[in-house]
Amino acid sequence: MFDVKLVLENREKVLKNLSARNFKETEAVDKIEEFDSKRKKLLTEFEAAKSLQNSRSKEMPQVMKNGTEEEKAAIKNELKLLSEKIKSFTPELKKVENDLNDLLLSIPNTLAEDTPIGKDESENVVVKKWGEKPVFDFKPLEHFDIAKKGIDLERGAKLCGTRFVVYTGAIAALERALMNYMMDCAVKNGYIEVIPPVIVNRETMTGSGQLPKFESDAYKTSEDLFLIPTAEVSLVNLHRNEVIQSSDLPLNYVSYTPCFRREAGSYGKDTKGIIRLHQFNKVELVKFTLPEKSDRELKKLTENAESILQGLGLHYRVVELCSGDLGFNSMKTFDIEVWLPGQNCFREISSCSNTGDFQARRASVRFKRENGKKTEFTHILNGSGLAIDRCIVAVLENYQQNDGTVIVPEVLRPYMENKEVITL
RNA sequence: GGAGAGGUGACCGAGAGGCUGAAGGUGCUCGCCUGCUAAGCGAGUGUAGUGCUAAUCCCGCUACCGAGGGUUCGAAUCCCUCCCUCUCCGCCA
Repeated sequence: MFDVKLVLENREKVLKNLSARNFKETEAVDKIEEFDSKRKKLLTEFEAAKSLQNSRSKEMPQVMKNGTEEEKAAIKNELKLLSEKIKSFTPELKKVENDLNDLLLSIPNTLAEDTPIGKDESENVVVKKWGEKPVFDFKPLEHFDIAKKGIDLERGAKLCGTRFVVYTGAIAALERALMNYMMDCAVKNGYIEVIPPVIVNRETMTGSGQLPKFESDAYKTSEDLFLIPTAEVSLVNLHRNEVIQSSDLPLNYVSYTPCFRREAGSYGKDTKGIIRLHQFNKVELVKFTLPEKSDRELKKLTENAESILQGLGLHYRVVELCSGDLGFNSMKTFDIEVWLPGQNCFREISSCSNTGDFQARRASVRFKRENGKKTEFTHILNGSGLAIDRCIVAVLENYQQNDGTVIVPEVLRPYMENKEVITL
């Protein structure tokens, strides 16, 4: 969320940022200015009237006790009129405040100073490559052909609909192994393990930035509760409306949860296999940091996510998103893309973002320095560590053998009864 | 889900229509005092908005006693709705 002052003081910069993000409704900036000055004007009048009411009200009991009949009637009448005046302000003031708030909630984050400018994903910047493409002496298959039985999309569709899956046997075991491996890595790297609710209320969804703008992307219950699209939502809101001691920062959390996404607007995209599901599992990392440390912590977070792939021996690259491809909440994002031989392309398996104080403002997550008087907003970062289902795709496609079996990466074997190979 | 009791500052806990941003205590901070420590004495100690301002320092004003409405000239105090906590019952993994 934006600070009104920031918008008004850095008008040109904000507009530049918005256009770099392909954010069209730039008139919002003018409206913010308009609503804010209207709000201040109303507020000043309202508070002046309120102040008068308060002081006159204090005199009221004295007058009622000792005053003449005339004085009594006068003060009563005066206060009655004042009260009515004050009440007449309220709806107008509320409306302006709400309108202003809605606008502020609908504008995407600013860009980091060094975020590359670009119009869409074609202008993202590859910043790192790790490992090598595996070489096959046969034509590598896609994951859904490797594990026809274990990845049961037909039954997933039967139970719920398209883009739902049932895992069975070795694939279900692989899923569990990956989850445990990732969680153990995160805990070793100093993240606190959390099991949060996967259904959350409206405030929570607003705090992390899903609402009000992206309501149609989320599954909603009849009680106005939402299924989380990522554990980021739950973790970011862990400290909503809290003031943290600076000595407790950074706070690093990791969570393994199912994630639910309606994927509205992606019909026809990735319809085969388990690349894009309405329900998938993900290990999510979230950090609360001091503002001056968040840049470094984003690097660490990204490295933590990368280390999972390194452990699995999977070839990947790191891409920095350009302004036009950046998510609503983020000021700087590194995507990790893993190599998929079956599809013959890199696919996003993690997205690590620094949201700066954007989410912290929405959720009011603040901290106090050792001897500081003022509270400040923390910086909040998030990253997948990693998307488990896509990791299954990567393991299957990279470790497939000509005989239809798949080699189990060494780091996963302790989690899979020390099996070296799975037969599907 | 049913019955009852509650939700007040960092914490404990008063207040039951105007004198309460909130007694008292604890904690914390800064002074004083004291062989050291403890005790004691004094002062301070929330957040947000807004006005003034070079200022995120002062100072003024406004709001905030779980949340949102209502009654009233005036609400922490009365009424309504919701949320949460505790006790008992029911149900259940």
